[in-house]
Amino acid sequence: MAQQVEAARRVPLNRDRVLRAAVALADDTGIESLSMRRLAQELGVVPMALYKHVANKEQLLDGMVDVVVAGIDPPAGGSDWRGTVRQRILSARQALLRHRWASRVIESRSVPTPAVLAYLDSMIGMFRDGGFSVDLTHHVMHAMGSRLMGFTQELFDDSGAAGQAAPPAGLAAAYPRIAELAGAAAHDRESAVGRSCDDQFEFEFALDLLLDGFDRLHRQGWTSAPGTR
Amino acid sequence: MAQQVEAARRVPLNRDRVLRAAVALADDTGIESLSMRRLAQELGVVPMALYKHVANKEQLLDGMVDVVVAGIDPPAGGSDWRGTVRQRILSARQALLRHRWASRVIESRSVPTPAVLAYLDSMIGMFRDGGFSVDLTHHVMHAMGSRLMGFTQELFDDSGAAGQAAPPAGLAAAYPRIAELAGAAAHDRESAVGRSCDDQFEFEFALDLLLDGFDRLHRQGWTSAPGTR
DNA sequence: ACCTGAACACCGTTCAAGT
DNA sequence: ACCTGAACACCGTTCAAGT
Repeated sequence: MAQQVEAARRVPLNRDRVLRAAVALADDTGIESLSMRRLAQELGVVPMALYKHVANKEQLLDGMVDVVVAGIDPPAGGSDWRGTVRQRILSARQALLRHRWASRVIESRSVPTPAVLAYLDSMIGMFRDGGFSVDLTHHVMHAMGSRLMGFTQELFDDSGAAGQAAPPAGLAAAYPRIAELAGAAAHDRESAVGRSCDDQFEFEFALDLLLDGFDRLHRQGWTSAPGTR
Repeated sequence: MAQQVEAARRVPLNRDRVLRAAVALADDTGIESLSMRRLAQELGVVPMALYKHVANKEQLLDGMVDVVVAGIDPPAGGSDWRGTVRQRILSARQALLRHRWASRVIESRSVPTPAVLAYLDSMIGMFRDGGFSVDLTHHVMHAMGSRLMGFTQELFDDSGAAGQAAPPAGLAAAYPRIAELAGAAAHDRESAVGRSCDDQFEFEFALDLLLDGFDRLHRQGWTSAPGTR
């Protein structure tokens, strides 16, 4: 480790090394403790040296987003739109899971980065190549980016110690419906240690539900019928 | 305004006034410029005075989330699950739109606040009362909280000056599919000034697609079939 | 010309000294 | 007992002084 730092000090700094170090630091210690000063220290460099390679912290975050998005697998040139889209989305999910801070940072950016635009562009292409109209593709893209509730995500992921499934008694009394769900979810899981929901399953459940909907609308020749809006 | 501050100074501080002022400040100046010190100043109070009412900034943010969630309309005791859910989700969307920082703050919280839990609990209740199994309800809740792509949201919302629709020429060349979509979206809009997408329409499009899917699964008596996973 | 230490204008929070 | 100023350990970034 100290050896690594030594080696790092010899290599001249460049934008790429700065970004990779920032991503690694955010992965290890959380995005909220990523500071220009700590990052510089990690690189064995004076804080001001970073400003040679990124204009400011905002641009550093933009660059970090691009590093993450670059980690998404390229589109597999499959035949059917559905399989291609599905595989790409699942790959993007993997990339975002590797960097838990990423989705929040992406959301905080005011303008999308080039890598994000390229990703969206290629995703649009998959639907268009599958015969989707511009109109339907447009709404489909919005649907995939929207979240109907601002929460839920990791609700039952009690990431505490060796997880026994039972929720605290107080909680069960105050929120009986949640307790019922959490209890059931914990029950029908064989290896109910640690986390009680299979997040991958939940994600694919939502994904397939939407893809089903897209497919149906596409086959019906759906239009948003501009006149009526 | 100065008058308001004067009046505020007379009234003794309490948790509720602190939270409301914090929400207003975040609404006005953005969440990233909300600091304990600025908030104290806004309230005509020394920074340390705030710590009588919130343990720290994290707890302040929790409290702010609860204020926002409290602004969601109570469930309308309608007959059908679909209408009730739909209306509640749309009301929640309105609450989150009134406070643009809210969804990001909610996402950053490590444990959900009581108000969020109560909201989720009541939402679960709507599906259960509509005859949904615990199993299906569980997955439905996850589906409503998930986002398939980490972005898209306000992509084409060029919040620049009096919006002419044409995207920058460079962008069109680099991301032709995006340009195509953006152009089409701008075209079929009568009042194409300012924003080119009707966000409310997009949201309801995604919402109805998912509700359709839920309805279908429910009617089919869908189960997650634990044995096969 | 490049690099960098000190400085500026901020943070959240602790703590001891004042009333 | 309550309140609060000063202080501590941080920030991001500017800028002038050093090489």
